[in-house]
Amino acid sequence: MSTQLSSAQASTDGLPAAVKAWTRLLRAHAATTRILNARLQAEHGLTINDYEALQVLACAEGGRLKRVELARRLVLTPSGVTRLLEGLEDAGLVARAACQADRRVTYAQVTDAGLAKLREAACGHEGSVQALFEEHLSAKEIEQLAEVLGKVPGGED
Amino acid sequence: MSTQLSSAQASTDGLPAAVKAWTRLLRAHAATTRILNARLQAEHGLTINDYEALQVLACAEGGRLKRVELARRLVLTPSGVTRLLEGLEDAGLVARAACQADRRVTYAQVTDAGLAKLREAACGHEGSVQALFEEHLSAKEIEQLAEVLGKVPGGED
DNA sequence: GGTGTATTATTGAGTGCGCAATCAATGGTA
DNA sequence: TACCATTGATTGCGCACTCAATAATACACC
Repeated sequence: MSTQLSSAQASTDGLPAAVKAWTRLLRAHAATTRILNARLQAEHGLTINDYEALQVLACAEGGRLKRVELARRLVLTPSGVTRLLEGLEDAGLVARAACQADRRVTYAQVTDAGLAKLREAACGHEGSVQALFEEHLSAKEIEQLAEVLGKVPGGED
Repeated sequence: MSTQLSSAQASTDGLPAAVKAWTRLLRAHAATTRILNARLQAEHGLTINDYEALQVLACAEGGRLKRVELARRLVLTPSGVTRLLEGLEDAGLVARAACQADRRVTYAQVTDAGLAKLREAACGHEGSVQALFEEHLSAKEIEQLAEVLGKVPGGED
């Protein structure tokens, strides 16, 4: 095999644009989460998903959400949410709240400590995000990225 | 919503564009990987990273790469690559090859079976990817997405 | 030619999450 | 009222990955 160009050579070029977009999405996600997670973890002891959960809850009516709904918004499975909230509950950042109307559901409720933690972390974290993106992209490109990604599965909310 | 707007309300609106792009990248990645991984797993018994590793190796000179280089391209840690290749080696899709010039390195070498597996999976998988993206985005948007993501960390290769 | 530093790869321990199974509660149907 | 399908949440199990530590080799330097 000289250089593989014959048979199974999946030459990076001939690929459909969608496939190129897809692999770049994969790589970009891996690279950016690694960077941002490390910073967030080091500075505030939160994972990205911890932060995202607090953020989503803080934005919700009354600072609380059914666990199923939180799963949908974070694009996690219900069991993933249970595990994620375990940590946040142990840390006192989120609390359980019952629902009288439907006793199957338990709300996830941000606590005051959770809101405080979020406020504490938000500025630095958003700054990191902004710096990371603006280091590589123009303002227009960032807008484009946000808009296009909003149309893809997971972005509709 | 007359609620929560006071203190820690992180209103989705006022957020910098970069932050919106970032959260959408997170959600889009979660949603698309879940969908595509399930399909790839069911139809060919490969994870996304299995597939990506085979693909990257198949494109490389001689169908092989230093493990460190593979890690860089897949945006994994070296230990992640060791574990990933364990599975592929057990399945006979990748083999180890020594390097005379530097006895620290062991190449990861796609086998014929690996190339066959890749060929077998490629069409269906790329079709899935294409269908998924084209279902939500125009050709132009897909191009934009690929181009912009190429400038972000992890996409430079 | 021996010493110190950098690089490659692996291993042990631990984490985060998905899948499938399970339990509890709800609501419709007869 | 009894039944059953549906929905919300959790649990056991397993996988894929990271981090930190380790071993082996390479190379520069005097």
